[in-house]
Amino acid sequence: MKPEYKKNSDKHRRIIEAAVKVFAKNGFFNSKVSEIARAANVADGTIYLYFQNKDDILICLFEEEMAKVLENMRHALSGITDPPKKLEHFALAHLSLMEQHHELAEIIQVEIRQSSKFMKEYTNEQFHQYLNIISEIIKEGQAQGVFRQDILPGVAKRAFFGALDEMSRYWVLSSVKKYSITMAAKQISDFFLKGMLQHNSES
Amino acid sequence: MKPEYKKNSDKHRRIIEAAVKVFAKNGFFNSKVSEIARAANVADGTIYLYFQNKDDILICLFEEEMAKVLENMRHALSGITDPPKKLEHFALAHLSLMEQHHELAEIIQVEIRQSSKFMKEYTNEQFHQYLNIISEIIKEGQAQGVFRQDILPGVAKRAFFGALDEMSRYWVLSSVKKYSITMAAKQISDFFLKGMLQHNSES
Amino acid sequence: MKPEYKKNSDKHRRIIEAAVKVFAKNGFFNSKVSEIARAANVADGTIYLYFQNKDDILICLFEEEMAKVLENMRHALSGITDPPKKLEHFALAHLSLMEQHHELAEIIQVEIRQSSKFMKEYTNEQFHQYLNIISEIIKEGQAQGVFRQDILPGVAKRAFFGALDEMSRYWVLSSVKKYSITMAAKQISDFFLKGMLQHNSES
Amino acid sequence: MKPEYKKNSDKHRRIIEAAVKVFAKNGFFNSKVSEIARAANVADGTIYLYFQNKDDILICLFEEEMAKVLENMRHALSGITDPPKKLEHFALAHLSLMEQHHELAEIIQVEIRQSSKFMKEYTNEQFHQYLNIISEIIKEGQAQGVFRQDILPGVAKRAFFGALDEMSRYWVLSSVKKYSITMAAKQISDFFLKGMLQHNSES
DNA sequence: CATGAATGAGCTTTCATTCAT
DNA sequence: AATGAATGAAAGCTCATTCAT
Repeated sequence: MKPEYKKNSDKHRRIIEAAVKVFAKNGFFNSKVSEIARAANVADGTIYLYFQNKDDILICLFEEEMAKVLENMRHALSGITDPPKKLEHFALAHLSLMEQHHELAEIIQVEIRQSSKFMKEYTNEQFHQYLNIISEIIKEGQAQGVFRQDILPGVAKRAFFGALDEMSRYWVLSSVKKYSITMAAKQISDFFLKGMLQHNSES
Repeated sequence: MKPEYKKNSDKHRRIIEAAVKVFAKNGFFNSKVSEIARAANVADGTIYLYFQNKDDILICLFEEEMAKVLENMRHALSGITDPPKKLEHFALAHLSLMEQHHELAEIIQVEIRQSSKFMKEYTNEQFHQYLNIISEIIKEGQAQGVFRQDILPGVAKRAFFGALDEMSRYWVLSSVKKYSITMAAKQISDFFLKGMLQHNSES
Repeated sequence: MKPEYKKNSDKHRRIIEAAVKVFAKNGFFNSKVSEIARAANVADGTIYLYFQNKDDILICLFEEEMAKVLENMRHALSGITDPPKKLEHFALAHLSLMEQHHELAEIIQVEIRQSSKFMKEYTNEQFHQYLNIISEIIKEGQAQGVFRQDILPGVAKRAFFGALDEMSRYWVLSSVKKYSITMAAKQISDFFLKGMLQHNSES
Repeated sequence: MKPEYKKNSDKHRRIIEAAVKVFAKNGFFNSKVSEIARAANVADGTIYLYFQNKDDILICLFEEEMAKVLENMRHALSGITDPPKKLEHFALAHLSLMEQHHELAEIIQVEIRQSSKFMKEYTNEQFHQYLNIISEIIKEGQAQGVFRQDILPGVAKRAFFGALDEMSRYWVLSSVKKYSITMAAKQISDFFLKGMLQHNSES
């Protein structure tokens, strides 16, 4: 069994951070392990003291970064009790995060969903939990009677996440921001809360 | 200049179809040209009579298949005039298509957005037009006064497509279908039309 | 009535002529058979009706062109009886020919001597005869008593040819002609006739 | 930027030496990198730690070996002051070297002048210097009044080198030595010094 | 723990040659 | 005779991974 070394080691951290940059720039398959090593200021062989192989770098990267994203989101929503407000805040927090950490965003957008290795064989627990924050909000709202009972939380969570995700992909890939983060977040949460039909907007 | 041969050649078709299967199974980077050749029942070298290189196979594949998807969608919506109905039909048609052509769906989901080659450098005209079908519906609805005027069609088209896309990714990757296509399509278009709030039409 | 022009000799010649151009431009190994075919305005497959393979094109090219060179040289020397004058004329004729047919010159310079295929296994009869024109002149001169008896014609023919050959290589490769053909020919034949020492012609 | 490693590394040397053998045997284009690797007792990939590509092997080989040849020749002529004697010694030293290092000779004969890569695009500094040893001798002789003033050193250097080169090609390619090195060297330098005319040999 | 030179399997692509038309 | 689409072997080069130091 591999010694596994200390995850909190300086080198481990540096390699992950280097990998985020390198994968975001070139994509997973076009990135060379030696390039990550150089960016992390370690020897090629050192990578293999901390990670099993190249795939493992991506998996660890994803899990560790997603854990942060998850924690970040939970913290961002912690003070809010109203489910619709929560949803609105989720949208804002998600898009803000994707904007701030655009390299990570690009990897999540592009690399993670890329290979059957990572989305089929590899069960994506962190991502699952992230999506479930949304469905929990919806269930909560249904319990409180503010959301319609016929909504399937399992469908809604994906639809809502997908809407945000596609919007941030647009930002990640186009680099020109036609719409502000706050406006986009407001629009998207509005779609899901009030819909787009005219009479819905009457107050 | 490469002779380009006849695009309607039997071989061109066979190679594209083989590539759809092979790319869907292994992903672009894990697919070998020789594997596509074998699947297409042609020699390795024959591939290069019809395509410039491996990348070119993916680009052609995407353009040709997207053209079909686009045409298919336009045809599916041709009889419908009511914008909300159109949106509902778009959802259904999109999810149905993704289900029927799950290999193509997987490639669109996973490969196309994967590489800088295909989403950054390569301007994705067909995909753009596909998204614009949605924004056109919304603009039409706004003109008719059925959709709220404050909706940004450029945001809404992405949000709506993203919602559908994430849903179909779930199907593509999980293979277990918890929800029916029709139900999911209905739910998603409902979110966007009526929102999720309980008493939307009430003030 | 059929045109009845010699089809095969026409094509054969066109292919040889095309090959001269193509080999001179790219070198033998960097030349593609299809490029020769295109230059000769025939189909790829047609080449193989007239030549066994790519090597055979070079061999035939060399033999046919060398036959012409040989004939040309014999004709150029036909009117001259004085061996020293013959040598001088050989130099001039050789360099003139190389200048006029620089593509052929380049092939002789560069390709022919290039592969063991062509200079080891392949006995180069035409080239041999060409060299022997020189040794015959020398023997003739020795018989007439104008050339020193201690000269080995077998060494002298190579030395003389090599001197001319290196000079024409310089022209073939540099394209800037610092010295005129006639001056170079005069100098080189002078070296071999009178030597370079100061008072050679004094007795 | 490639690390370039230490040129004095054992491997660099071994690869060059292996390449000399392999290129001499098969010619550059018919030699496989893997064959060189095998001959050098290194892995295929190791070649690319020391050389950029196959072409680079030939270029480095030529530069390093020519540097040695150059040094060798300068050393051989160092003790001699009389220009005619120098020329005679040049001939002897050149032919001796070509005989001793016949594999290198074969490459210089055959490969170097073969490709536009090496004689057109690639300026051949070492070779130039080698030729200029000859022209320097001639200029020296002219300054001392022992060589005729009308001799163009730029023509003479090529003529003299060409004469020697053609002679050594004969040896390299034929493997049967009809004439001894010393006799050939003496003959060739005699041609250039005293010429071939009868009265020239009178002293 | 760290290194980085060495490895070699494996890939894309080319192109001389063939053969059905 | 002529064609040129198809073939498939072959080779240069890359790069994840290892292991002696």
